[in-house]
Amino acid sequence: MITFISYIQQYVSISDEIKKEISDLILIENISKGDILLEEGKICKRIYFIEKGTLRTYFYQKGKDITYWIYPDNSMVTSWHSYLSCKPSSEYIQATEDSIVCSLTYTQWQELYTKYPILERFGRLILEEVIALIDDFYKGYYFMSSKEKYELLVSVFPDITQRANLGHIASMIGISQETLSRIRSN
Amino acid sequence: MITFISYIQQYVSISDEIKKEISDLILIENISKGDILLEEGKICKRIYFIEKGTLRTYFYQKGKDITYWIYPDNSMVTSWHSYLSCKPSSEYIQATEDSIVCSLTYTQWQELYTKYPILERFGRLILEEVIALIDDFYKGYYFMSSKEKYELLVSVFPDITQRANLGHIASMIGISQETLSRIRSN
DNA sequence: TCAACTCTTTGATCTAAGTCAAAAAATATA
DNA sequence: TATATTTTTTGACTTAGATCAAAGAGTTGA
Repeated sequence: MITFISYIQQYVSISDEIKKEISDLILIENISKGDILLEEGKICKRIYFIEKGTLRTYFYQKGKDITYWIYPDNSMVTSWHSYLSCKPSSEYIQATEDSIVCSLTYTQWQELYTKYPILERFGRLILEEVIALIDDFYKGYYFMSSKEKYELLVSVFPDITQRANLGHIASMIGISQETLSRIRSN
Repeated sequence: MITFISYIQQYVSISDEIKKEISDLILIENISKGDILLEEGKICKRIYFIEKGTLRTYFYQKGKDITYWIYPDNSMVTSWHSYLSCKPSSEYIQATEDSIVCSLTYTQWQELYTKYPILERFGRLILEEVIALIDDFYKGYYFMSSKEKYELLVSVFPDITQRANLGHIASMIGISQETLSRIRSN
């Protein structure tokens, strides 16, 4: 299990003073499978680091539960639009396994960025990584068959099948669960 | 027309020293409609700010020209995955109108970030904006009809129809140009 | 260990949107 | 102004994948 402090150190090297300050501010939560960290309509004030477990973001569209993305341990999760704009979220964040998550608020981060420019660099690097991943993943996505989309997902996220159920995976790549079931049994 | 310096100042306030340094480093190019700024297979070393005109990113998939996104003036463009990882790009960047673009290289930005933390903040803010936009735009995209996708695009990019042709717009939202033509004439 | 759920598979049918092809309109070129 | 080239529209046909429905597996908990 990687702690949030050591995760930061994979990107930038930070002083003991910074480590202490982050440790003092950080909120560590043990949550159970099914627990909701963020509800639709609420402002997402926090960005979460998953030390253990899995989270998913999802929303309701035309009455259906649609998984937006699934996040394994050792990754950061928030409702980006809500977190960055301080507007109500249109999505939920839920634990899909018993999990341990660490978080800081948007406000705390702004203060840390100003006080320690090295953390601003960490922030930039994390965002760069997210964008590079999105940019790469979705290239040509529209014109792939359902099978190609599924194979792409499995290639970037090999243990997805152990961590999420059929319905979640299907909606995450934009296909019906019946189609995904047929792809698997091909 | 907004210059790149004044664009930066919309996000952070910068000293005359920084302005001078950026002005000295910046490459300003006048390019014609159809000109290619980046080719597939080349490493994208620059990030472009469009002072005037329009650029599009595109790639070939199964022999077809697919527009990834279209960028109007006053926005920043790069092939994110290639630029950030220094790996060959899988896409092209092309001017779709006569344009004026300013750019700095990845290496120049790294030096500027280290020398002036305020620019690192600018970098972070730009990336946050990109992510918030992507996050908001694509929510529920998979389960929209072609008409809904087109209406969403027009709502965030009202003058798209004046700046790009039918085929570019259709592939940008993942539909065939015949379908888009039918939507318009509904 | 047997109900009561929940999740996954399978089959039959339907439909939105893709493909192919050709005409029409718009734009550029000479 | 006629001609070539590109872009858009329209029509006929096809198809991948959605939807609906029901059966089968797998889990959970009293």
